[in-house]
Amino acid sequence: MTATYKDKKVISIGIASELTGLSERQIRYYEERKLIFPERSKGGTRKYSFADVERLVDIANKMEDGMQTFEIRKEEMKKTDLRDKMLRGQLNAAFKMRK
Amino acid sequence: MTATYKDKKVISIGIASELTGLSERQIRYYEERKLIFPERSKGGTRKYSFADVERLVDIANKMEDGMQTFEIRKEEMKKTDLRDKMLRGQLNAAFKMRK
DNA sequence: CGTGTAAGGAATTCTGACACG
DNA sequence: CGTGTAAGGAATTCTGACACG
Repeated sequence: MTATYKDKKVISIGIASELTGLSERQIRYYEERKLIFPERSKGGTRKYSFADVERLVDIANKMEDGMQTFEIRKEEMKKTDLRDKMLRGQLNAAFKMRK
Repeated sequence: MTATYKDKKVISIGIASELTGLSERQIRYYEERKLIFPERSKGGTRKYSFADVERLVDIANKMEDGMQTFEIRKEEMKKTDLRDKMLRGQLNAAFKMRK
């Protein structure tokens, strides 16, 4: 829950490339396809977190399995969607109890 | 014990500067005075870990307290020295038991 | 679709030095 | 001693485009 080192966006694309084994081109492309969301410095350079790096490795594995970028994105949307529904359910239940 | 994100040298000096509030000049100077030991990329750019960043904050505090760089280094040497002695003691005890 | 690459430019970092105190 | 700064150069990163398939 507490944002630790894992979520701090401090890694440049060159380092991210080294850590993941992906080319910078690939990493930028996955961003273009909305799979990864680095922050930017004032100057415009990308900054990733360790969580992002893990996500990139995950993406790389799925790509190797022949999955396409839009499928990976859909998979992510499904998860977010599920979380939303569950949260809404929780809120709803809490509401009813209040009455 | 297990090297986690905290010890990976992945942070450039600009980011380290932002995280610590120290100037790049100060950070490089503390390295010159053997207080901090970043890694280098092939091209020669410095790379710090989160542990390094914490260490820098620690150094900054001590500097604010009026401590000088050589005092901070000595303090560090004392700790290392103590650890060495304790380790040697442990080994020695183990040796005796073996006999 | 996913990725490599050459191109030109901008942001980032490096070192050694001078300055102040 | 500790830090700021201007200087010149090198490493890093950025974008948009062409290529291949």
